[in-house]
Amino acid sequence: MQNSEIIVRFPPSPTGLLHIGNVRTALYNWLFARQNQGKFIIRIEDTDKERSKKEYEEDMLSSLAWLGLNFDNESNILRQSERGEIYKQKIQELIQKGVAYVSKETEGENREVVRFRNPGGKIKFDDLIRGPIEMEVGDLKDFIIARNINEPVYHLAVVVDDLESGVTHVIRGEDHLSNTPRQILILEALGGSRPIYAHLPLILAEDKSKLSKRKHGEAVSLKYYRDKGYGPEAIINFLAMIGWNSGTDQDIFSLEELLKVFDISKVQKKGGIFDQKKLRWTNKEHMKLRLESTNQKIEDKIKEHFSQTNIHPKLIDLVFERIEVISDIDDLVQNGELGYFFNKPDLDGSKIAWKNQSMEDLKRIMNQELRILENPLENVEKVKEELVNLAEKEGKGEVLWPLRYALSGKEKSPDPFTLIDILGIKEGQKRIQDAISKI
RNA sequence: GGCCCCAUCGUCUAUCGGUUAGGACACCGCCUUUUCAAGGCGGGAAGCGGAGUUCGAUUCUCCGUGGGGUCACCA
Repeated sequence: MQNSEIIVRFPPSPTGLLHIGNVRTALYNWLFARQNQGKFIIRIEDTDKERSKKEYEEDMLSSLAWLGLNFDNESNILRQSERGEIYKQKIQELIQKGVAYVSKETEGENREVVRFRNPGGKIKFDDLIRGPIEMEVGDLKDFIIARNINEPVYHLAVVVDDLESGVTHVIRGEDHLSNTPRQILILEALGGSRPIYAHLPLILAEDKSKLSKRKHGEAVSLKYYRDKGYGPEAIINFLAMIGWNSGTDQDIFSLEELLKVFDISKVQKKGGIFDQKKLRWTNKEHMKLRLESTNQKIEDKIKEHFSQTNIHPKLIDLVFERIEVISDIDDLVQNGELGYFFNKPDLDGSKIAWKNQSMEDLKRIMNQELRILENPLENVEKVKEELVNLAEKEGKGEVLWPLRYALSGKEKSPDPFTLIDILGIKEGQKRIQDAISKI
């Protein structure tokens, strides 16, 4: 065995926010590199001057950091826009060798592009995931490798960079499969030897087509999920499981665990649909694993909506139970499912009574409840005990529904004891009195 | 349309020729419960079709069908 270091790369193009599919590509590359004590390098493919933007590059870099996918060329991030001289040299080299030529374009503007002389025939290569692949190269014609002598096109730049970085494994999306033959052609013309290719199945939208911003909107960028409060561990876990599995029944993995069990040869060939529900579930599972930080996030989120200095821990527990993603709290607030903890609810007098409960009965019971709350001990446990006693005597629905409604003003809410606990006995009294006045 | 890739529950998947085809998400039901949520228990749900190979095919081969990707001076 030769002692050659494994080098993989992640080459995003900063023409948009980091795509969720590219996150998985980065993850698989990262896992593969780390498993083999190899290098994971990043390269910014910004040869398209019009569409490339610095802010997107920053999004790429900060996203990788957020995900915990560290790369090894921190101090030496390749930007294709800064490598014009090298490409120019290589273009000239190819022209000198006679494998490429300057071509005067007759259509449109009178410009000179550089074309690669197509040798025809077939290109064969072994894909780590797909096995042997054979493609006819002739119908590519003499494809363009540079817009002009100074401006390379994607294929040329990729090959030159991969060669220079000593990339040993090209792990990328299946959409690049058909690019491979021409890249091999350029590569070999430049005297380089082929890396090992691994083409990952695509991540699909629900309509089974490639996830694209144009077609599927904002929900294709990592930022969208990050902004909603999904955790990096959950996103990584979920993405890892599209197109790969450990062969066991385990569904929840940390990055460290993935590092142990990931196996690129077990990656599927079939594209996988991005199932948001499964992502939500995965996120909740990871929230459970990191209770402390989750609780902190819940608290912060509640404070965004309600300017409170103290949030009762039981309220945090209760919210935790009801959400799978932090942004679900926004929906809870939107639906008025939290507001009554901070503001007196508007009671509808007709909704206080339980089923066929008579008004007299209701009034009598609520007055008893009020008396219990007025218990001089003001001990929540004691209050609960007496309310339970009352409920057993008078009927659970008859006692607990009006109480709960009085406290929350909602037909659906947590149980009244939890409510009293969070609201406090004093506030409970006020709300019961309020309810009685509306009967 | 050319070239290429792919094909097990709705979704992600296990199965390395012999299984009651397993798990998870989702869904449905029941229990618990004043309601909601959570939780517990349970249920329905799959090998695209046709030829082969074989004692035996979900599994191997071929054809068909279906889906997808790609055909830029974008990456």
